[in-house]
Amino acid sequence: MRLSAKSEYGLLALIDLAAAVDRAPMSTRDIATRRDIPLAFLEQLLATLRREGLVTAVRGAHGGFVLARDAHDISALDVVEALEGPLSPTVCDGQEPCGRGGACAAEPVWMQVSTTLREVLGRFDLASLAQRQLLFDATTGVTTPEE
Amino acid sequence: MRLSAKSEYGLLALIDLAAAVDRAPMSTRDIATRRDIPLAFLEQLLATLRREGLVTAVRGAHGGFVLARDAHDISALDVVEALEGPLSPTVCDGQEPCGRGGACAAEPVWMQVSTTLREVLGRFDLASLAQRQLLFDATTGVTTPEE
DNA sequence: GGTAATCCTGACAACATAAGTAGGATTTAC
DNA sequence: GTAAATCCTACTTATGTTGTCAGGATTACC
Repeated sequence: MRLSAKSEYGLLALIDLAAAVDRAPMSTRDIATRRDIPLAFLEQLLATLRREGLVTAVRGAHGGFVLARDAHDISALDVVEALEGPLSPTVCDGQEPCGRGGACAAEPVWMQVSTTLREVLGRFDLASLAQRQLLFDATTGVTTPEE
Repeated sequence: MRLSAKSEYGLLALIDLAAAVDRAPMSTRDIATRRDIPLAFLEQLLATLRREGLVTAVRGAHGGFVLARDAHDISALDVVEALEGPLSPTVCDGQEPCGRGGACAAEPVWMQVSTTLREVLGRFDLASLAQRQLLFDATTGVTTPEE
């Protein structure tokens, strides 16, 4: 039961964007070097996040990415689902017919997992995560995103 | 974010074992045909569940598998972890050092997911799931496991 | 003892996904 | 025009998933 590195990288990247209080576009290279993420890979992730409507791209020199919505209105669930697709733990979790004619005793287990997962991820928003990140960066001497 | 079919099949199989009130060993073939699971694949799953101490095997003719413990004492979490290994949603969920020196703003997200997942799966025990299965089988005319 | 049922083990294969890499095309600030 | 940046597509290497297959070991029953 794993999420892929895409979610991990993507969430870190969006946290950085949320921490950029000056609202200037932040380049992929910036984020990649600061958070130690392979540049070309991160480019792909941000491209899909753009297609999913979570960030907007600013092309050309001094371009980069900006959050498409307020940081309070983007949850970790939004990020994960944008990158991983709909998160169903198994085939049989109530999202689609199970193939067992509804007489599947295991179904409530997977359904509960599914909804709880969504609920937990939905509790975290980028604004509060960014605040936490700024604190960390200040104490560890990392060049903070808003500079 | 998916569990593999192993968990789905394995849980269904153990529910059947838990529903066998007469405590006679149930063959892999029985379960495979009743729940529509590929036989050879299910054999492998039950073999690992045996190695993990969840079931005991009875070899030879009229052999099969029996739950190793009382059905109340085996949770869906036990089954899933036995088949999938420890379930950490990402590298960075507090199980092992994150590589970011503890200054990872995303960590609480993955930690919360991890613990909640375990908590939810731990709530379901085989005894109650088996009871539900018996009800379903009775109404849909499936030959119930205890016959 | 023979036979059939059953578990046990290991190898193999087809397919999908993960985690990148590489290279070029396009846009824009200067 | 040039450099900095996004954008897009394809390729690659490794691993995991979902099985299948062949045979061997063990046991109940006649």
